[in-house]
Amino acid sequence: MTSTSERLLDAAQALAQQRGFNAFSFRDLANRLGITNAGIHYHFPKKADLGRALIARYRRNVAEALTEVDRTAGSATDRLKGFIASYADGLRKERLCLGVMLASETVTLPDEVQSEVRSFFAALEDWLTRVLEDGRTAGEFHFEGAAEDEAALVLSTVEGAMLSAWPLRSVKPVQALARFETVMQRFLNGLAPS
Amino acid sequence: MTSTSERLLDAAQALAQQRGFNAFSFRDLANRLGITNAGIHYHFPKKADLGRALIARYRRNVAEALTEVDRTAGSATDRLKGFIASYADGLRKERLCLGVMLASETVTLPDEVQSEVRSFFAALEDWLTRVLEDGRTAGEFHFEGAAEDEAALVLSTVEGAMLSAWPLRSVKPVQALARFETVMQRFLNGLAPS
DNA sequence: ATCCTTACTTATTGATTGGTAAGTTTGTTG
DNA sequence: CAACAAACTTACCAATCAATAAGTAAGGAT
Repeated sequence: MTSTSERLLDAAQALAQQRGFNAFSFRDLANRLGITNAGIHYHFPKKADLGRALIARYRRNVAEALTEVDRTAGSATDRLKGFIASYADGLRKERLCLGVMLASETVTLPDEVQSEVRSFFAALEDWLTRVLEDGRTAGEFHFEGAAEDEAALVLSTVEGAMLSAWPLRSVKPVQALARFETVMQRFLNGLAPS
Repeated sequence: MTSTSERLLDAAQALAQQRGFNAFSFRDLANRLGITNAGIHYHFPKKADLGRALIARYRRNVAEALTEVDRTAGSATDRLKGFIASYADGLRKERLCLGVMLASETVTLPDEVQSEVRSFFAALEDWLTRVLEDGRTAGEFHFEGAAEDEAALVLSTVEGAMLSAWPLRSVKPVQALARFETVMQRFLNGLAPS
């Protein structure tokens, strides 16, 4: 049903989120699809092309998911919790956020991929800024200063919480998830005291 | 003066913090020292040995630096700021925290290195827990619940702040540092309102 | 029937990887 | 002076990497 390109991107995303973009080969990818590594080059001539397509699609998918959160969530608090829940989901699937992974690999990535990564984070921050502003005017959130700055803090915290749970995941998956959720709950308490 | 082993670890650490542990080769390392790649194997038979020595020494150095912070800082707030400042220093030197880098590479790392990474983070959290407890009893910090949980939040935030500034660093170094400091300042405001 | 495009495979390339074996230089010790 | 270990070098190795060239099977269009 789904095209080979799409299935390649699915497999590449899984590998990139688990091992990193530089840590999987065309062979790894080809084996998962049951084709030869040369076949990949037909769809993505260079690995940089694959990387660019990968993060571009990821950005679109995340944007879609956040729009869906906007549609279904009743409050700014729910929207923010929906955002955080998607990270927890990744952890459950043994997948690091692709943005986090590529951010750490930044130095070794092709320029075109690097700039896509930056755009991805910028998009997340824009969305978070809107949520935080909405939440503040609604009296749900309490913070001082620009919502942009608070959005940067939210993003930093959720990324950091995921990353610091990541090494724990391989040995104690349940504990890693619990840790992530404890940290985020604590953060939310500061933003929206009950 | 300094032994070759030590200089190897210095160079390896710089490479690992900039590019990642899997993204530098024995050749890269050898070239920086002006020796051949085979010469490295004399000091560190396998790359895993190098990795283990690398993070073990890093952990010792960080522990020493934190003891020095304890010695010189006047208050818990100063100690915490000293901790955060060391991350900002890394950013200035174009170096990601080694723990953060290795955390993201966890899946592809030898087991022995993985467990060292976990111990490193555990040590940081222990130190942070003490600082937070001291600060709370001194009336400097305000938070509810266990200090361990708050320490996990602090660590997550500072790691995440560094990581999210990292992709920005290659294109706008000054802005990356400013972003990091804004995020951490905002975090400190929540912990120790003035 | 022929041509062309799509979607691959087979086979191979040159570069790079971590790692090894064997030799060489240098300084120390008996 | 002889023996020896420390600290390398030279010269490899097999494996793996992304990438390329050339061929091929299948299907649609003319």
